[in-house]
Amino acid sequence: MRNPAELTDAFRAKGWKVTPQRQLLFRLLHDTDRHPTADALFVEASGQMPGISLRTVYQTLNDLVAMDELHVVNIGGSTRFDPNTAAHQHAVCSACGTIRDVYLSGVDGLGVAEVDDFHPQRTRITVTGVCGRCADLTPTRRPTGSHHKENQQ
Amino acid sequence: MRNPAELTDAFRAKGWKVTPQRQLLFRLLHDTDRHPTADALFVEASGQMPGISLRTVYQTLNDLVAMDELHVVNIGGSTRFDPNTAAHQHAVCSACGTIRDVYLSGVDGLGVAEVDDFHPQRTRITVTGVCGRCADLTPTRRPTGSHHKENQQ
DNA sequence: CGCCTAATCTGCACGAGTTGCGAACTCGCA
DNA sequence: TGCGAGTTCGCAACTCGTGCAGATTAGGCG
Repeated sequence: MRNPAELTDAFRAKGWKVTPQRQLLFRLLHDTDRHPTADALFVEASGQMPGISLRTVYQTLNDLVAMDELHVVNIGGSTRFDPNTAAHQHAVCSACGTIRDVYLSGVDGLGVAEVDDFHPQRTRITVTGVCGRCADLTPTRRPTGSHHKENQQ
Repeated sequence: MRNPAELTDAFRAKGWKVTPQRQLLFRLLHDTDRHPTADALFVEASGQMPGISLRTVYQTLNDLVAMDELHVVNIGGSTRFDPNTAAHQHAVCSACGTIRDVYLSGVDGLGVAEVDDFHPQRTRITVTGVCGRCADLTPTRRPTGSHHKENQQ
């Protein structure tokens, strides 16, 4: 997504107001490389602005998604929001739930345009696996059980 | 997923019982190339077995997922279940919500194994776009508004 | 063939995540 | 500075999925 100043302009250009709540969320989202849930963002925002409503967080996230400044990530559980709108893919750790942005090679080689009777717009690629940290916790065996709770990132 | 007879054996082999409810769901799932939600399956099952519980549908679906006979598909909204366990990808129509199985070329060319400090297990690829039917309904313009409700498949 | 028990089914209540609504508030143009 | 459309907030409501407990049943055994 664009930086807070640009988003401010973009909102005003649409006749939308730029409130302190929105500005805070612009900043929080712009400064992260994670993929927070609405609730995680709400907790973070509450630290800087006690009294902000979870409802407002949802509202603003939905606005940003509608403006295509934010992408949604569905990997089960709550919806996650991705401020990185550049072409990239996701590596999801099945042990700890962390999502990492990755840039795979060979994406252009996919025969997406050749799908019969379909007009592709966007291709999403998610690699599920085990991140280095979780692999270290369970040497030589696949980490079936979740060693730390399913959360984070 | 395997056929109903094979699933029956697999369930018995694990000491699990094969009830009429499960057999019905085995059949419904085996005979579809769609990606039903639990509720859609419940409606379909209710037609043939009035009184079957939605709870039972969820239960059985979860069992099948645990046995890796069924894969879950998260595209927002309710969880969808995919009986096709062969390697394939999904084409999702953003207008009508239909999911179609597709077999893209070039998947092996993705640099999945090269992701730093990560042990990949499975790669999921979803192509979002507009299916032929929806494209026909909105000639020459991209179908922003949903012309028929977001549902199906 | 009927018994017995663990497995299963069902209905309901509950919990998490998300949205609808309306009253109070406020950004920002005039 | 004043006004009004746009926002925020809090709560109720809604959806999806699961926990629970009592009733039911598959299927091994005698």
